[in-house]
Amino acid sequence: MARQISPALRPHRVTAADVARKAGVSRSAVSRAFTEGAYLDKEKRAHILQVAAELGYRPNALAAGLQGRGRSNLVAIMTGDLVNHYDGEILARMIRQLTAIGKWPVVLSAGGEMPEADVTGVLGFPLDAMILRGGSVPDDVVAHCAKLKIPLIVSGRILEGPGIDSVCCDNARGAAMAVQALIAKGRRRIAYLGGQADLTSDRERRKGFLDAVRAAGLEPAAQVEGDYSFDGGFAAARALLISHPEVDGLFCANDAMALGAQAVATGELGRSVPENLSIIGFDDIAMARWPMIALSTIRNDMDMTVTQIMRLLTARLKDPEAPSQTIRTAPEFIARGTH
Amino acid sequence: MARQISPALRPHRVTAADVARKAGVSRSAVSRAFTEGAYLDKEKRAHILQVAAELGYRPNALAAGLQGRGRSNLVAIMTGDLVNHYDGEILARMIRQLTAIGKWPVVLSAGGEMPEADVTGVLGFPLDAMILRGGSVPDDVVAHCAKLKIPLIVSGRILEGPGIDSVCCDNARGAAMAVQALIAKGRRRIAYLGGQADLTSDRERRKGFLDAVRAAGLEPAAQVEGDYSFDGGFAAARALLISHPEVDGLFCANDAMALGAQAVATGELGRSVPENLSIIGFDDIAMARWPMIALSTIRNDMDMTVTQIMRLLTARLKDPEAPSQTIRTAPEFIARGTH
DNA sequence: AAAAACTATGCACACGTGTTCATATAGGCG
DNA sequence: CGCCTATATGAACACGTGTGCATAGTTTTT
Repeated sequence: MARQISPALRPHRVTAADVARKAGVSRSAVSRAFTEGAYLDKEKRAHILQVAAELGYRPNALAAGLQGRGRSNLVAIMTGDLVNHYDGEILARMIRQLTAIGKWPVVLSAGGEMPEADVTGVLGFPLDAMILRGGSVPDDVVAHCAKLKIPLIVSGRILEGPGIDSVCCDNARGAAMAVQALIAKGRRRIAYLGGQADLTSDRERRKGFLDAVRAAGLEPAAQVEGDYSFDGGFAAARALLISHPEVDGLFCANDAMALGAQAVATGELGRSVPENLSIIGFDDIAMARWPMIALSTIRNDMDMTVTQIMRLLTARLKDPEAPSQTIRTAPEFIARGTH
Repeated sequence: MARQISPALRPHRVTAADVARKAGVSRSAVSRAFTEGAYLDKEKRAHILQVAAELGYRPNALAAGLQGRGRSNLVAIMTGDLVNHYDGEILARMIRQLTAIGKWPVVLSAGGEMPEADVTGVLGFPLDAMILRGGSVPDDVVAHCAKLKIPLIVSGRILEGPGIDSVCCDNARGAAMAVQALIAKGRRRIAYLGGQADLTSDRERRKGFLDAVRAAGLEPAAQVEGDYSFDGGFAAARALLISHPEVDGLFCANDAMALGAQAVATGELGRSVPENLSIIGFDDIAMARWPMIALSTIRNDMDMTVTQIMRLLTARLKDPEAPSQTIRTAPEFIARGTH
């Protein structure tokens, strides 16, 4: 009559006590059997592990994360829209690297219509860290992380603050590389097709573009704001090339927009690339090297970026009080067929 | 002298007891303040919530999930390679839907070289459910879920068993639609470019292809096995079109391979699409409708699929003992420019 | 007015683990 | 033998929460 509360509904996940009972040992011994380097008789450990396997037992990660050194092994990743291929490809790499070191990624998408209250709810978990990938970072998330002392790794922009580390491409230099490549091809009427103007990445790439153009003794032929998507690039490039038909070189702030620009230019507008118009993108997504696409672009190295993110993450976990670090990764010009 | 164990290292996340102390109430009251519909004086609740906000308190989800009705609000998603755009786009939708109902997605990638031990480790968490998206499903994961009574939602293939629900496109019918569209265009030498032959999706699409071809009184001109990737489709189509140059219609088991096939056919092999060769894909990824691509394909409706996954998930959580369900979603032929 | 129903609140327990503490046993060395 | 150290092991505690239970106060019904 002790525990009558619906024993059927509660599946009763196998617990360490169950294993201890069946193996004829104390519960402590079971816990030690799963703890590397704990004092425990060799044969006893083997026996316990075998019984555990039979029963299908594994330590409850919730209970384990609740106490001890406060390590839940959960890492939240807030990423942009995955239809943006760059974010998707980099996310895949992060997931792989995180699971490899025993961390479990809780993935949230910041893009689209997502009420802020929902997304901060993940902070109910005592996260080991949070990774902000991509442009728009909700301010309240940053504030909450600071208050809860949750380490923050930011990629795609630079963020200042204690316990915050950043890794970001040298956007200005990448943009300058693109401008120089266009000029080397004889282009003189060069335009900029940007992303959302409130994003750091767009601001830096725009500034790098302008500085490089003027350093060459030219003036930018035009500037337009897009939204980093194929459709947005399509529409913005259409408007730009109609109002400024003299443009002969187009630097796009990411590859998706570059592809949209190429589509509308070679299609509806009857331009030919690269004879008539040079296009250079940014990021070097997997698609850019497909033969039918062959997009000239600035590589924003994904492997390098993820490697640096992981390096910053492990360092931060080892010493939460260490000073903040900011890493700038080097861009690289990839010459293909559109410039 | 009571708790001298490095108070600096332990950040001491704000706890309900802290809030209770500062607000001058019992700890139970704090817990009730965050519990909808619990008996608690209205003003008292408001006061507690304000103090909690000042201190930056939020209930620890680990402790909450540990007891009570065993709901951790964690849902694991095992997905294929995200470079496969279909998986990426559907993942984005699932993340959005899950967070909307208060579930947190732990995302794992089954593709690539991932030691199995690592990936089953997520079962250490008492997951509310696990979603298997895409083809290859590690057998041991299924076995562990069954033993731990973790509900399983499978998409992209059908899986039988108690507590397992499936949602999958009617692959055979989709393949038949493609064949009929090719025949309607006058194609008679039709070939199949498949995915990995051990995947259910490939087997069903292949069978649907063969049945439809033979129902039309024809014989398949060729069959090749690819790997559902652009590069794989590129290589396989190259070999196929060289050894069988008479092929005039090509049905590809997914869009990525169709694009690879189109690239090699119109490029290196000098074929023209669709004049000389018709190509039809499967899935209808976002890229397929880009003007420069305009891929004719069989739509494997993503919104419908995710809607059904969520429906099955919520139903299963409501009644874990309910009989298994299997949903077949309807394919749809999308006529564009490659057939 | 009595009974019944509802609201409010604190105490204590349970969730399942890792780990400290105390104690016991075995082994090496003078 | 006596001492010290290394190994082995169980009891007890702490992690932070939700909730059942008991009690007390308040309103509604009979």
